[in-house]
Amino acid sequence: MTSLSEPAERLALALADGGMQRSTARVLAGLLFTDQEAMTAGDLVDTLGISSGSVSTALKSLSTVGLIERVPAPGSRRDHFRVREGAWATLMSSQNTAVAIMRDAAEQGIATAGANSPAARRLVEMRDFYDYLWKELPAVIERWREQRSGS
Amino acid sequence: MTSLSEPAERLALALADGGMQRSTARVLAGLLFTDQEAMTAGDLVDTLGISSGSVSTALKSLSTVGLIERVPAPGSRRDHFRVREGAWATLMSSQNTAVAIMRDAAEQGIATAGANSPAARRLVEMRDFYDYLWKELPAVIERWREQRSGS
DNA sequence: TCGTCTCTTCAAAGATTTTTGAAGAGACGG
DNA sequence: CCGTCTCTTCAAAAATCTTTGAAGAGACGA
Repeated sequence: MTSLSEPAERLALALADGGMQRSTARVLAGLLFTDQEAMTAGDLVDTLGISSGSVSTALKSLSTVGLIERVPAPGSRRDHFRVREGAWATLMSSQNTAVAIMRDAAEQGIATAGANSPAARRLVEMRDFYDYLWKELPAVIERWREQRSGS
Repeated sequence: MTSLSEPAERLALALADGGMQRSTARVLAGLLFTDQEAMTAGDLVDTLGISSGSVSTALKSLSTVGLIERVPAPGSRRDHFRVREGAWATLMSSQNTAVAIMRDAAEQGIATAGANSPAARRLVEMRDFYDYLWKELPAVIERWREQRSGS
């Protein structure tokens, strides 16, 4: 049983702070920092020292959000996984949902608050900000993708 | 004891999903959606139905990160609080710290990984992405501030 | 200075989330 | 089809995080 490097554990902590489950974050960090091309669930159990159940749950959730992918492994019964290209842009994009929720909450508050009330003033500022982000963030990521493929 | 509106509670949930403590999120939502100019700790206890201890902790942490401010209230012993102008931009900016942590974790991983190893390739992509965000996000917020003051 | 009102702190209780481990489903080669 | 190996699921246990409530510190007016 090997174990995760210091920077890998630190990354996992940061991801967990951002709301990702701890085991899920450690699995992602494990897949990122390994020197193998891909890892199996068993590899991860050994590396991380967690149960196979946790690894299974983590792999499923990372696959669902598109951060990792199952990789063909001819001649092996076990599934091999690796971090997908562009995973970080994907992770960032998923934040857009949060932005939309904020904007919509503000929008609905405005509908309820009396015009010119203090609440309305605050909520309009909030709505405008998140509406701005809602338009800008995808553009930021798009520029990244262009820059990356262009160079 | 009044209670928080539906959109306010939804907003609190969204903030909690993003990592903010639940009571803290509800306090912020309360301050945002109230029709008063400012609220006291007692107001919040009544509105939210939580203990004074929780309110105190929440107010302190929101003040620390710059989302709310204490407001002068002549003739009252109680402290009055309100959401600060530009709070949302502040909240967004604090995400920059998370971006830096990600970039640095990648950087350190690169230093450890063998050149041309699979790990190094993945980590360089990650480092470049977060380095890009590290530069771009402050610019996005700056453009918002300009646009807002300019109109 | 005293009395009162408000705010803060923190240990214990409570709630929630996460992990485990074992049972069983699934898949594949023989 | 059978046996084996792997993966998934889920209830119970463990760990963690949050809230409470009460004690006490602080501040202010009289």
